Amino acid sequence: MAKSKKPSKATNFFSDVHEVARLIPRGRATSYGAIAAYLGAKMSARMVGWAMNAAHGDHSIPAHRVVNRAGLLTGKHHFATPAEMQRRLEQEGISVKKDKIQNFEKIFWDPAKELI
DNA sequence: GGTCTGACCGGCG
DNA sequence: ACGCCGGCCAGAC
Repeated sequence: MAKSKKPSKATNFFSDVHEVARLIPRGRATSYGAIAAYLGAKMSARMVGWAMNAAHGDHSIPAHRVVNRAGLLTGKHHFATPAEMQRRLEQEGISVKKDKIQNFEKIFWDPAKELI
């Protein structure tokens, strides 16, 4: 029961988001809402994106594999270069057209389904 | 210590 | 069919 509360200020939410994002397999992509729902806060999808902001500097977190539900690279502007996000996705075999992932539902990776 | 914003989502007119 | 608005949680000033 008493799980040792993390002395750290970092909330589990951020850590969780970072961890899930890191579990995203190569060549796949997921949405902020999917991660939020997996964490039990589908209504707080905004925070997921915000958590990604904290992921900056941590190259272990493939934030480029996280897009909005429409498959649009909404957060590409937050990368070192807006083209880097698309380039990374294409490098993994994901087709991106006009900042939008093609066959998004096909490569969609749902943590709640893939992860138990 | 209070206020605002933020890489979203879903519903309504 | 399209556009607008509110809601949610947490961090930063």
